[in-house]
Amino acid sequence: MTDKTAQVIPEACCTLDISGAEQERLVTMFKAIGNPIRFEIMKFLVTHPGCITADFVDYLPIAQATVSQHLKVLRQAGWIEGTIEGTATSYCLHEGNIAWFRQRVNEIF
Amino acid sequence: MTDKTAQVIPEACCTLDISGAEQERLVTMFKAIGNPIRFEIMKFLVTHPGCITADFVDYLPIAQATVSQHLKVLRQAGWIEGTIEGTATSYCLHEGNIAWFRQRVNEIF
DNA sequence: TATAATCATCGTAAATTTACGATGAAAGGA
DNA sequence: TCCTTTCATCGTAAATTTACGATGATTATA
Repeated sequence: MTDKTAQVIPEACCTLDISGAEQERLVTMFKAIGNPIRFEIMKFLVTHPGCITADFVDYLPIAQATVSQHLKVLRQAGWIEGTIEGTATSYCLHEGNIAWFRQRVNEIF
Repeated sequence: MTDKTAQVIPEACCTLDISGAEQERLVTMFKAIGNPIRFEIMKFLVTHPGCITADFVDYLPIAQATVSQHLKVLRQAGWIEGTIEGTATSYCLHEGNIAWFRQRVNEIF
């Protein structure tokens, strides 16, 4: 009689070198960019480096408070960096983190 | 007197070749994988190709109904494919879509 | 045919995300 | 100094996501 409780999971064909805090960081980046508005912000920033919050507000169909909230999510996920310039905040891509992200995606998939 | 309403958005430094349905598809893929459980499912599938729903249920700390729901999200986003085999459903990565995803990420960022 | 195994879907509760107006802080200009 | 611009944060309402048990469909097995 075969033991029905003995699971036979297909054996691992390889290992995957990501876990813990690094994995969390990657998932956070995926989640942050997995929103239509935030993806649009990233697109705009790629083509308009150095623009300020007000530029996004003019460009996007949502309120200033909401834009600010989305920028915060992208900042905390490590996609972008903000620099205070007078009363404005100028944004640019966080090239280091983005390079890391690209590298991880290419490694894993 | 300068016109305060004339916005001076930093000029576009380049163009970005993604929009419309293709962009939606990409954002959907980002969103799907931007969840800790679903990322874990993808990791497990990379190292255990061809495993079935029950394998994920054994591996993950969540109920079968929830696993099934997450698998559906990944399927609809195009990350994975399911094949019915008897009473089981065997899953594997959707290599074509993943290759497309990787290519787009490398192009855009 | 009856029973067991596997899985998707339904309905729903709880948690999280998204969006907004209001507010106040900080810096520049009149 | 007073006013304006710019922006982040707070509180909150609405929408969406996540998780679960229950159920039923399908296939294999005794």
